[in-house]
Amino acid sequence: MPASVKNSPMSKESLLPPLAAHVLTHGLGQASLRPLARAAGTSDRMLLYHFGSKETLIAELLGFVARTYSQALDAALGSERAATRGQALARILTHARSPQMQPFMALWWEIVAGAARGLTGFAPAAHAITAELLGWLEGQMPADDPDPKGGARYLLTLIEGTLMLAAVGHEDTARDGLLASGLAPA
Amino acid sequence: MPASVKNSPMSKESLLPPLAAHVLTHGLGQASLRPLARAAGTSDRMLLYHFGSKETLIAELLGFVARTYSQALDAALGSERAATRGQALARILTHARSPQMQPFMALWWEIVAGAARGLTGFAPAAHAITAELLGWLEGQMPADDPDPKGGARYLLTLIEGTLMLAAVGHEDTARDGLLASGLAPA
DNA sequence: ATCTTTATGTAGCAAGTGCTACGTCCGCTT
DNA sequence: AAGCGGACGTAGCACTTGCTACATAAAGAT
Repeated sequence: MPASVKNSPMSKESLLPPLAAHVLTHGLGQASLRPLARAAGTSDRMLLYHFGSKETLIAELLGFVARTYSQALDAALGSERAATRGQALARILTHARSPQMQPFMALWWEIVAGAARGLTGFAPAAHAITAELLGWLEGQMPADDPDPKGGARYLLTLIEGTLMLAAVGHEDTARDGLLASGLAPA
Repeated sequence: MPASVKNSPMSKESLLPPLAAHVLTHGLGQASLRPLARAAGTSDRMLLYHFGSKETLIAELLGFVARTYSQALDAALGSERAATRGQALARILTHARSPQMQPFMALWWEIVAGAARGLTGFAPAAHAITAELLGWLEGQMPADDPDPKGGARYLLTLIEGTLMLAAVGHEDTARDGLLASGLAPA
C-alpha cells in the first residue's frame, strides 16, 4: 500500500454521493452495509459511525437523492413556459424516459413501494420528489392556461400513470390513453 | 405433540394461499423462506422441495396473487356498464381505496418496483394485473362512449397516477387533478 | 412381501446481516 | 509534553439467509 494515500476524513456529505450511486445501480432492496461501504470506500463500521444506524443512513440517503433529483430537474429542463399542456406533458415524459433517467426511475418505484409500506424515511422523500415535479410543472403551464394549478395536477396524474404503465410493460396502453386524452399529438 | 396431527400432504396449490397472505401483510422485501414456511405450516425444506428455489416460489406466488386479484375484481365489482366515464373512474377508485384493498396496494407497488428492476416473475405478474384492470375498465365504459377502447386506457392512466400520488401522500394533488380533468364531480 | 416413490423432519453449511468491542493512529488543545 | 477526542481498521458477535445431506415414514406398485 503506497504511503501517499491520505486518510482524508470522510463526512456524511462526502459519503452520500457514492452511496447514492450504488443504490441507483443496485437498488435499495439489496442495499446492505458492507457493499455500500465498499462503494463508498469505507467500512460498514464507519457508515454506522457516521449515520448511527442503517435505518437513518437510508433515510438520509433518500433525502439526498430527493435533493439531487431536484437539482437534476432544474438543470435538465428549462423554465420557459410551454405553449400547450400537451407540450409540457411531452417535455417531461421525454425527460423521464431518457436513458440517463432509467436508474432513477427504477429507484423511484422502490421509494414509492417503501412509502406505501410505511418504511421510515421513504414517505418524506417520495413526497418531496413529487412536490418538486409538481412545482416544475406549474411553472411550465402555458401563460394562457385557464387553470394552471389544476391543470398541472391533472398533468402530474397523467404523467405518473404513464410512467407506471411503462414500468409494467404497458407503454402502448399509456400511449393510447394519452392519445385519447386529446393532449398528445396523433 | 398430539399424535392426532395428520401430516396431510401439501401441494403447491394448498401452500400458495397462506404464502400469499403472509406476503400481503409482511411485504415481499422481507419475505424469506423460514418465515414463509412458518406461515404456511411447513419448513423451508418443503418449500424448496415443492418449488425448487426461492426465485420460482416468488414467481409462482406472484402469478397466484395476480389470479386472486382477478377473481377479487370480478367478485367485488359488477359488470354493468357505467353511465359516464366519471362514474367508471369513481367506481374503481372507491374499490382501490377500500380498506381491504390496502394490503394489496402495498404489495402492488413492490411488484411494480420489482418489474422496473427486472426481477424474474415480477414483470409478468404486473403486466397481467394491469391487463385485468384494463379489461374490466373496457367493460365498464358507457354504451354511448365515442371511444371506449381509448377511453378505458385514458382512465387507466389517470387511475394509476391517482393511486401512485396517494401512495406518496399526495392524495389532495390527485383529487385536484381529477377535478381539473372534468371527470370527477366537484 | 418387497421395492419405489413421495413427503417430511433434523441438522447443518457457507455466506451474509446489522452491529459492537477494542485498539490505534493523528491532529488538536492546554 | 501530555492528554484528549475524532477517525478509522480488525475481529468478532449472534443471527438470518438460501440451500443441502441424510434419514425415514407412509403409501402405492409389483
